[in-house]
Amino acid sequence: MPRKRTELDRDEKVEQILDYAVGLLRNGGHEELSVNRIARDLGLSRAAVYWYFPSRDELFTAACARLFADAFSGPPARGGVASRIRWGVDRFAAIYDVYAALLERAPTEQAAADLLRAFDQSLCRRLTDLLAPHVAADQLDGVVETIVVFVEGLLGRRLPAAERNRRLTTALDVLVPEH
Amino acid sequence: MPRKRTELDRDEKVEQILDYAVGLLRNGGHEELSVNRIARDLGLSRAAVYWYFPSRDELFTAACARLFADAFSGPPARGGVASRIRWGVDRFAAIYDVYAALLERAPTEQAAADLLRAFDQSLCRRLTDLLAPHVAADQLDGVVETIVVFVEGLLGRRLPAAERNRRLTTALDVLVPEH
DNA sequence: ACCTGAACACCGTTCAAGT
DNA sequence: ACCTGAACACCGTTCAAGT
Repeated sequence: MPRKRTELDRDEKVEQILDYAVGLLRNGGHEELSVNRIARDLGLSRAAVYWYFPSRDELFTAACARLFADAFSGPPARGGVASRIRWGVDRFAAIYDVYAALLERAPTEQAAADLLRAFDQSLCRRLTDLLAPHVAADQLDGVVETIVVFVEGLLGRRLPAAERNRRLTTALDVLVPEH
Repeated sequence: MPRKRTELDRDEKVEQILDYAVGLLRNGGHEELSVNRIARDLGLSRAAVYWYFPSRDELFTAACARLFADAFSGPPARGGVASRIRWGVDRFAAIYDVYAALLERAPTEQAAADLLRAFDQSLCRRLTDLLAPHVAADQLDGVVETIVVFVEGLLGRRLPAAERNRRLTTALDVLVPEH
């Protein structure tokens, strides 16, 4: 089947570009993800990349989806509520710079907005399950929403992990008094 | 006094460049602040700008200082605690994109970090004065810190003003119960 | 269908040379 | 002291031309 064969080749090439893009994202963030750089390192002409991705922004968004999916994989932390939340925050911190770059693009790029929405919902769901036994039912949604937004603000500061955890603890003491 | 005259001329030129840079920042944010653009529009060669500012980043930080100082000028809002906080958040929202760009540079640029620190302290001081009558003294610092960080997270979402205010209200209900 | 080479319109920064 | 012109090393994107 020659048609199938071609599609497979194409998928492999897309895969190769995407994988390399994720690597660049992990190292140097959004700035380092350059079409020229990918083409050079992969032995293509710059224009060839545009055969597989219509723009740098769409390639960036696709690479973000991969990165985010990987970020929260692995076994979640054990222990109390606070230490489980800290685990999630640490994972989030590792990808925050890329997340912030995506936030910046979301107003003008639908795919970016969709990915962020899905990511946010996934965070809220996990946190809701975690906090349900410790927060009054009529306050649960508000507390979850507030914590997630607070954590994003906290990560924006790019503080050292110790100071970040101090502030997180302070906030959790106020928001979830009996945990 | 020829020496004085020269310094004045220099200050005027610095002023002119800075003013124009702030204008670019107000319109298109960090992306639009380009050395080439400034040189072209002001009738200079690109290299001439570097006689007054050592790099694009330092020019950006200097322009940010101007922008932030202007942002919270004017009479503060009247009314209850919630509506005064909303006023501040709306002002903050107007400069948030620039603020986020500065946050990104703070880890590698001292001047940016200093400006952000001063800005943050000013916000915390104002909010502390506002909340002192409504929050227990031993919780005041924690609540103020949490609200400021929450607001930064909220602005990062770049939501429409109505949705932003909804979420702010939800958070304030949790954080400042009897306001 | 897939890819190249060249072009276009941009960047920030440096530096020898001019006044 | 102040400024220019040219150069360097980058960007993202488009497109006619090749296979």
